[in-house]
Amino acid sequence: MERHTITDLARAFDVTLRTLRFYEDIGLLKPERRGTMRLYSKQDKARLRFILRCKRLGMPLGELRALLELHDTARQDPQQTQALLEKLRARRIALEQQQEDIAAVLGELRFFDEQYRRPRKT
Amino acid sequence: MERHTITDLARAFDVTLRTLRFYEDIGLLKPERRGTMRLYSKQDKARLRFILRCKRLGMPLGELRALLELHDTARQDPQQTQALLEKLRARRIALEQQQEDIAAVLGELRFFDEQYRRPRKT
DNA sequence: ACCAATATTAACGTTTACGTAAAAGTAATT
DNA sequence: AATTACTTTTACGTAAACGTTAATATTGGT
Repeated sequence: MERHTITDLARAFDVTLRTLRFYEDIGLLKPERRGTMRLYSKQDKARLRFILRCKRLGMPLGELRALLELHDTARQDPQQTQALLEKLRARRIALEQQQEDIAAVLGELRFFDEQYRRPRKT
Repeated sequence: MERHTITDLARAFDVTLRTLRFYEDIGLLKPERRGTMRLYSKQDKARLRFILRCKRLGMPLGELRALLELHDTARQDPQQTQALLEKLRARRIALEQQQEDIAAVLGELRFFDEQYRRPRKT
């Protein structure tokens, strides 16, 4: 049962202390406390990994919070579960759009690249 | 040779007028002028499409501007060309990272989904 | 017991990417 | 020609996601 200090976690994920505390402020993380010190569990780590991935994909932290909160409490309420499922579907669609975007942009970059690697005599 | 007004373009790409003017302010777009009015060419359209894709992928507009500017002027200077190629490589790596992220997040979402669609009797 | 290293909260500052009037000129329509 | 619809610039406002002191505990090691 490992527990990490805030600096450990920050280093591991290459974020600042401020970021971790901020994420806690907005309800994304809820580490234990030993006295006043934060202690991050393995689950907290996994959660942070997920958060950072979503963030890299441009997902607003507010929406992410809603999603995680829903996930945390959905069992108690079938209506909430329904809401969660809809959110998941929306996210999926956005992600598929992003896959398209990536493919398209990669295509264009390749085009640029070719254009400059061997300059045309047009 | 189609030329579009700002409202046309805004509707076509589902952005606001403010956005298009803002993009011009920061040097992403440079539409022609007929008098004081902006007229967007087919190239401007393609450029905007590219811009919006990159934006959806979380690319900062400043970086995007640098990339496009480099692309616009690289022919004149082999050093600039080199710089462009490096930017492209960096972008590519970021995009590959995003592909990984998407795969991972989609995986997690699927996990959530299954978890809630048919609740376990654990 | 002491001291450096690390922890805490609180609060104001900053950047990005626009939103939102306001005031005024121009174009299109009747 | 008059009205409506669209356009322009200027400028202040805002939400998100932290950065950056500052002022104070707490801890871990000697």
